Amino acid sequence: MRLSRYFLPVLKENPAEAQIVSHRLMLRAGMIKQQAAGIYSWLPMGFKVLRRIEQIVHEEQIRAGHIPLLMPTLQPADLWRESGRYDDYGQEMLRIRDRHERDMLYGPTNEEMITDIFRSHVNSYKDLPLTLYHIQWKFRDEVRPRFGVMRGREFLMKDGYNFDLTKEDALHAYNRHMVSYLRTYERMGLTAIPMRAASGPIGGDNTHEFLVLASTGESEVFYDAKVPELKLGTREVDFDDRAEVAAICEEFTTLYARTDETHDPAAFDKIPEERRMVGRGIEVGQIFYFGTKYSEAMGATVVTPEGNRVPVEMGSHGIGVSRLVGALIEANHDDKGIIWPEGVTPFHAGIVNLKQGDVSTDSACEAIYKALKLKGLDPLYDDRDERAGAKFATMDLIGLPWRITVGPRGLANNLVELTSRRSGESEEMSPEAAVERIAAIYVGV
RNA sequence: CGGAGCGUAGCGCAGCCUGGUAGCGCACCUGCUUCGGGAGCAGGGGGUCGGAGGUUCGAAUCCUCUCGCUCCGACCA
Repeated sequence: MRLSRYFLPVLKENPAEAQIVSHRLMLRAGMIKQQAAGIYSWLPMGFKVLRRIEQIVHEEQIRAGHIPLLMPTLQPADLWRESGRYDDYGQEMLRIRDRHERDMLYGPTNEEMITDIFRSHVNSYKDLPLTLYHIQWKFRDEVRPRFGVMRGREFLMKDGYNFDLTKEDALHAYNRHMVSYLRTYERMGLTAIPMRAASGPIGGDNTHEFLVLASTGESEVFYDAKVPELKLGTREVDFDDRAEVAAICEEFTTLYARTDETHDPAAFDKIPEERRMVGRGIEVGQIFYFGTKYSEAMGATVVTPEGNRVPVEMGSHGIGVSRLVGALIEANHDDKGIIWPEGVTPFHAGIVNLKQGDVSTDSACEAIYKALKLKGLDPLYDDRDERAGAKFATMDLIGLPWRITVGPRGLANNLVELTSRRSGESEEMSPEAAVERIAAIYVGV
């Protein structure tokens, strides 16, 4: 993309309403525009990041054997009356009446609807196990939306639902989700720690939250210093292998890691003192096993091999997709702006033309731009007629991980500069070498 | 929902207390100069001061109501 033709309304000054760094930087980098309390438009660059995150979530869900579909944002109230949650959910549920005076609601989650889909089409144990998920906008009418997209009222969430014959099968689904989530967050460059959680209105006793460590997090967290060092890495996982999947879960949940809701000081004190960490975290996902809570209430049953009809065992699992954009920035920024991890960056590299209009720098930039595109990469070429300082400031603000700086001085010796946004370190090399280097960085990302 | 605060140009703000023709910086447009870390000079455009009502000769300013937003607390992906 050529910046002169893009829509990137960056702000030089800090918007007054933004208190935390991710919100401030998202507004300054032209990623979002607030439309009402807790409701945002996603401007082109914000939208790109959102889509990248969404894509990673999809890929990892599909890798784990889960099946995507799409349910609507608006739901009929009757489904929720069946489960009993129409009355339980309270003011957080946005209720709407249509022209025929039918009660509707903007879905805060989809347990009822997915259960309805399931019961309409599945009758036999032979169709199990089944895990369906979607990535869809949700609305929860928070009393006090804040922190930008991290706690909006409208938010994009991946929510998945597993249907199994036995509790044992359902717990395998639970474990599968835990492992797939670990990989999902790692691919985004995040360290998200699974922590035993309290269950809340979704119900169920088996539940973990995934927390990204950040000083601005809403939850207080207590953990063993060894926990953030755990990495799934690139190991191949057979998601059908129960023992293997369970072993990974054990690896990641044995060491102490709890939120304030489930904190157990006695257990915490057993950790060697130098490893006892107290901090704050941002919740970016949660998994639940809740058994037959919804299937019983809504008649989602299957016939067993023995010919009995039993309610299916279920669980649900969520990843806050739009929240992750904020969480990523909270975890990756400095005083100049955002620092995107390669896995989610809106553009793979930025090209800064220091002397727009100069024949040699213009054509060198064009050549680099085209070469990167030929490599299948998505560069952002700052071809505006701006001074160097302004271009650098914009690049630093929007946080592309790699920058190629092209100026007449270096070009005289066939050199451009490749700069890492994270380390700030620069290296001079030929334009061709810079392209090759960037292409190599993104192999496998 | 309890407490606090803010709405004046696209953004950041002053003006309000003590009523008298709406201002500054950034951004935007034009020209000249500049050109490796948010340039300089000159000129220019843009605001029914969130909305409604009231007091007054006169309201951004005082009063009443209302809408919106933010922050702190109790609740949540």
